[in-house]
Amino acid sequence: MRYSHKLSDAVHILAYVAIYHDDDLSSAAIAASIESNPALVRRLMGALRRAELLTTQQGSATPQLARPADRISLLDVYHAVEADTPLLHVDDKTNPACIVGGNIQATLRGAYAEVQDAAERQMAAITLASLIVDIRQREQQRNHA
Amino acid sequence: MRYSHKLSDAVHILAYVAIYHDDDLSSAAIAASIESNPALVRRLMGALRRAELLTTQQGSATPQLARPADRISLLDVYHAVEADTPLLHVDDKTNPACIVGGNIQATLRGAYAEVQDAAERQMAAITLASLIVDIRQREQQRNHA
DNA sequence: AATGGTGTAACTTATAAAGTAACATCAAAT
DNA sequence: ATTTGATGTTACTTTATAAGTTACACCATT
Repeated sequence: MRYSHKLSDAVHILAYVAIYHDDDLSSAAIAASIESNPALVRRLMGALRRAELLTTQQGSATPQLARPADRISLLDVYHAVEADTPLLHVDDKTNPACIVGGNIQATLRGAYAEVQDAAERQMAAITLASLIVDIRQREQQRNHA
Repeated sequence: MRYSHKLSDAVHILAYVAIYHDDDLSSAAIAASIESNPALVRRLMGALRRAELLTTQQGSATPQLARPADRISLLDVYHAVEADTPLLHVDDKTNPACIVGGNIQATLRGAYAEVQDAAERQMAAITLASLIVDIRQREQQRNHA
């Protein structure tokens, strides 16, 4: 498969909405910033809306963050767009007639769950607000140079 | 793409070598346990050998762990087989002529590095030895029922 | 030398992500 | 009320990566 950019693009959308709240927030405008296409943006916005991170309105391009950026975590966004795709994947096609093949799936599910939990705890500690601060700081530095 | 099972299959190989050390350790035998094919097993064993986790010999099927299982971590295996594939992927095709598109790549690289570090710390805390203990315990329970 | 496995490369297939197109639906403007 | 323009969603196509397959030189043991 290709590497998924759903999380990156979803964060991009939220940051774009937060920063450009007074400008054109159409899916086409956001797609131009992502260098992607409007349908992808609308699909991701749909997932963000269902996760209650973003409010949108059909017909008019006026999406808004559903709550302040300091109360939206990277984990919230991850759950919104990658809920059913864990970071590590168990091979579920092993031979049950073998000590290893018959048990390693459950063993790895446990181990991977610990890794996933650690990653998600870190994601929970990163807010959209902090990401936006970082984006703005980098923009300052770009304009300085 | 398809979901990568490299890490799972590499752990499978190491556990198989550790548990079945007196039996047939040919790539074909291990492939049968993974329900995969010998070439995949040999490719993964090559990566494990290059990472100095496994010793193999051409011509004879006698691979061995390069060091005790309690000194091989899940992180070691991850680095061996997925070194160049981080858990989260930045979209590197965003529009630089935009505050968000021009800076979000660097911002997300930083955030994702923190997530990766948290995940890797947890992987480092999980040893092959503990996974093998878990596999054996589950086998006991299977035989009990 | 013969046998049988490894190590590795080239090619094919499968599958998930992203791109594309189409269109009903809704909101705003006139 | 009708027109306009964007959304929400689906279906289909394209692309990229993992896994499967094949082939064969190489090595070790017999």
